Amino acid sequence: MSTQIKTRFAPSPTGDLHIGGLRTALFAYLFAKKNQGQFFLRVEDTDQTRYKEGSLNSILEGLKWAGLHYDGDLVYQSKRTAIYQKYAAELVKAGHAYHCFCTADDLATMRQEQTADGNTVTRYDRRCLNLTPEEVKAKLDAGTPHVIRLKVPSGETEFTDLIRGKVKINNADVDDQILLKSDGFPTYHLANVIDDHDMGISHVIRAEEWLPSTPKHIILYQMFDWDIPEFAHLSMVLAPDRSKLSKRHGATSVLEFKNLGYLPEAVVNYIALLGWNPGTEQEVFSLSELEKEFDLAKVNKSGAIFDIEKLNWLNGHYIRQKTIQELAELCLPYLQADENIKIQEYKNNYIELVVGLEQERLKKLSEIGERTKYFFARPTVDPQMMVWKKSTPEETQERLKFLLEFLATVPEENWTRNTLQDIVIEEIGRRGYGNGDTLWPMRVALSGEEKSPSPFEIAEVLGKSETIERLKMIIEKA
RNA sequence: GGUCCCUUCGUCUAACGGUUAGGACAUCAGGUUUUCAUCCUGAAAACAGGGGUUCGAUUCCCCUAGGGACUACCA
Repeated sequence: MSTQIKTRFAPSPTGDLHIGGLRTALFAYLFAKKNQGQFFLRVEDTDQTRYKEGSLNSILEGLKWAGLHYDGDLVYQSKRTAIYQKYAAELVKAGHAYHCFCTADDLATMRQEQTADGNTVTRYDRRCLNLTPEEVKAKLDAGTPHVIRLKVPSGETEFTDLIRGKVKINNADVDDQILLKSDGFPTYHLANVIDDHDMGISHVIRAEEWLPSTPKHIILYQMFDWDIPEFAHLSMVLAPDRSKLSKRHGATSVLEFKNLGYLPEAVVNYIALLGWNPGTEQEVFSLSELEKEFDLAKVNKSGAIFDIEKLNWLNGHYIRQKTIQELAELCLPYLQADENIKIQEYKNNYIELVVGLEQERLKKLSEIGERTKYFFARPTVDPQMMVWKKSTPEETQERLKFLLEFLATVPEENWTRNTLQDIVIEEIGRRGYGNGDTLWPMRVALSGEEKSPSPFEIAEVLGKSETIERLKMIIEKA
């Protein structure tokens, strides 16, 4: 019998979709796709107090942006409370769980007493397990606030994690976990097991933080007499100092990366490589290639540091793969957002030419405005900067005058980067000038920048009249 | 503190007991070039430490050290 592979991503709506969360989702998604399975999305919103407005939207948008489409309908745990309560009652009836009437204060003093003698292990002492059925009934009838706790059996729990191998935990180290809170909502542990079972999840792929509580889940599966899914616990994504990746290390939210001008291809490719190794020397993978190549067995056990440099490299790579039209479209929002650029005054065709000049330089789309501003407004040019390192101000003036005169004679039909380059360099040679002492000033005069595309590329995009005009202004000013 | 997990260049990683320990990013040096970038070539850079097992350990076992997760009526 072969069962279909089903995985899920189960975030709680308590904040933006984090880069680590996206990686968890990606691996669950890839594993499903690789095995012709299904990938589901479930919202773990059982804690109303931690709900954060907008976070669900961030999660959905982030996944969509990355191209991780989920199958079926979105499952909300908050809409399934009655189901959890039913199952919890079943467990109580079967003697696998029990009512606990301890208050937060009770638990606090209990823990205090437990640690008073230097012992540092706190565990629920099962005092409510000693209540007689009559006492329990009386308290329930009186409406005493209560929770339902898992009665962890003795023995040990062993399972084989698909990434880490055999993990064995002594049940004595497992606390009698609260399954149903006094507000009637389930805790993660109960809801998670019930939902994974109901959804037919075959492989639970989740973050490392769940590894220690997996025995609780396995115990629950056993108590319900349900098939136990496979587990795979992913290591964490770390900051450069090996601490938990957080705000102070820069962008962490997926949509933040989007806004910074990272392409989804690059982010997906990069985080796939964080912990997973393809087994070949290939580094660049599209999502569909990943869907074919992904292998859980080749996921690393140790935490991986998030290295923005390699992401930048991949992002630059993917930017260079785009057609000019695609890139211009991607850059447009950044140009529109730039208050110094009145982008609506320019034609698409011009924007494409401008963007095209930066294609091989761009690491992030967000750099486009700063890099191309001189195409949208005449630059202020530092006369010092115009002087080539092996040249002089006088020579520079002379070269600029030459360029002005010479370029004015170039017919419009020859005004292309290649032709301009050919004829200008030829003329430079004929006159015994140097390329550097002529072309450097030309480039700086047109761009105002120390670094930029070549003067011929700039001249072509600017057009003949604007090029001539800029040169003229520079010369007159000197 | 307890339980569990982890440990190869700065970073991500390869190596199914025998390799000059490989690749990529970053770094550095060259080449191309008017600058930057792209591209090409090259260099430097790692088996956490200690015990075993073995003819032989990066690889298997144990210990130590270091890092991490968990230890909530949060997920």
